[in-house]
Amino acid sequence: MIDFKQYIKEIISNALTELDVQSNVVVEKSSNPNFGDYSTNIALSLAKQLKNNPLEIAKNIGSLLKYDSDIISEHSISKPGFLNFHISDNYYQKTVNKIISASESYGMTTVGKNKTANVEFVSANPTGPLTVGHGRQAVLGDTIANILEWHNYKVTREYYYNDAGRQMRILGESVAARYFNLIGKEYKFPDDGYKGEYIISIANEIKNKHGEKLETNSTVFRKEAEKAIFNDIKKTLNSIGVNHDVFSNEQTYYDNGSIDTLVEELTNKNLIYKSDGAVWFKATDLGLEKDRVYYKSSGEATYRLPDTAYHRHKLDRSFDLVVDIFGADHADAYPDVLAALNALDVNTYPIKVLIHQFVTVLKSGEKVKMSTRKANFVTLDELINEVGTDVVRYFFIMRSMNSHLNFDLDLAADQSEKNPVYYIQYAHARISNIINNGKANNLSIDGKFDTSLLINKSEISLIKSLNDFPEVIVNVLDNLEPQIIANYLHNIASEFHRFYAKCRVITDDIELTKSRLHLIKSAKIVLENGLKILGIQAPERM
RNA sequence: GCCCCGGUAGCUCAGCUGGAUAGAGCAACGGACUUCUAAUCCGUAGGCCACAGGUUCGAAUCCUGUCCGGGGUACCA
Repeated sequence: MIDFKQYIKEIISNALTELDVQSNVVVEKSSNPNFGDYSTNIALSLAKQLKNNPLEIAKNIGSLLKYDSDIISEHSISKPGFLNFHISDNYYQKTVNKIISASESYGMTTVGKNKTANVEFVSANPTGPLTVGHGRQAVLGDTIANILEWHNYKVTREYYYNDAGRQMRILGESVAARYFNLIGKEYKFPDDGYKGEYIISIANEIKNKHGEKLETNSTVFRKEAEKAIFNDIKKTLNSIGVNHDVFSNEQTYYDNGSIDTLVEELTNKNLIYKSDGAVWFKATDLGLEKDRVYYKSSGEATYRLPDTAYHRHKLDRSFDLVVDIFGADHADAYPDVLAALNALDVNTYPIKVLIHQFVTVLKSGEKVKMSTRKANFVTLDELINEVGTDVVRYFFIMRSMNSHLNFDLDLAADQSEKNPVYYIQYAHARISNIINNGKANNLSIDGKFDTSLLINKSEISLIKSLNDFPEVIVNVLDNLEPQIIANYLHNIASEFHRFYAKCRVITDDIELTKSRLHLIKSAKIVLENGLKILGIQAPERM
């Protein structure tokens, strides 16, 4: 099977050579089937250079084109000066064979062969249950990891959390307050403490486990809270198919001295100074807008410092690709991290930072302000219980991460039955059912079949879309925008459903039946492969 | 003030590196089940692609400015 774009580029280049013209040829898929399958604007872009009417130029190039008529059935010229190419149906039909023989590896590449990648995502501090907002990042990160794996990367899914800072201290104090409250002693609940019910249950567990003798300065509160909350987080993630390979925490980098080393080396580079009782990183010297605090006047570090040490270590682990997925609230920090590392001659080239915008949850038409501290958030668990994991995953992946996402809970529950994800899954289930019916009639899909019988418009159209899959997957690797896959699969499902309405698969015409069984089998493969990347089930029945 | 993301159909959003009549789902209206699952299909209606300039043969897409929403902005993460 050849690359049509490449092929067309070549035949045009050959024609241009005959005209003694040099130019970069761009070939793209035609948006409208009336203009063939592929088109090029070459005549338009040459108009100025050749001082000639684009239509004339297109005619000249067209008359010099030499191509294999088995591949390209015809070419045409249209309005402003486009050259259009029609791929022969016959050649397209071979795609069915190609897909079936590649099967579950159809669309895979070896781009990442012998390469390693690290994807850091979720990274919520264990101060409370995961929220709907974390859900977006969890699904996004996991899907991107899947995409990398599809291209043969060896992927590490990593979760990094801050366990040494203020947040965790307040968490400990919140639990302690609830604990002493339970045993009837005085302890002031912190002003900005965590108010969720789960804090009380943790305090209760501590009371059951440790009795009533704990001192106010005990580290048990913080540790038990972290443990309990992390258990829940992992459980939640697992329920939507997200499993991390590595959990890293900032404490490690205090303990092993790498934070001190980092500050020392930056000091040697004259990038550290003291002011107002705080320790500053001189980011302005490295071309950034503002200097940043590393150690607050309280002596506590801000999260930038351990983050930098952590990233240095991550790069030391020599991944070929390091993907960081952050929410928009973290967008400000990574330039400082990169700048500091670059200043120390660390190569930060493997790092790709993906920033996703927030999720606004709407409940009965009202915006729900999310704060773990104030405990007015909607948990990811609640959402999963409401609509199920497939819908959750699809919902979060179908939109571009650059778009602020409005998530209407009532609508999600209402629409769950007519959710687009079911539309795709239904296509798969329908196919499975037909194939099973075929088997029941002794019609297997192992034998020979005649692709040239697939001539209905809906058949050709479906095949063309199936043929795009590898290109889509490569495209997604380049720009790491998973919503493209979701949209593509929706389109495949749509093509299939239309075909289903137009053409009956199992009929008295044995040869046609065999051909169509193969066609739907190839559609099934593409749906399965695509859904697998998205981490969504491909059900046999619905 | 400055920085980042967005502003596309009533609602939620697609629209790949600028391309030829701007798309989907939901909501509305009208059709199609004695036939492989109607969780489907077909059709109708709905848009000054925030606004104003600019670049280009050609702009939702690129540039500039304005307005609106979200996030950040020297010691929260």
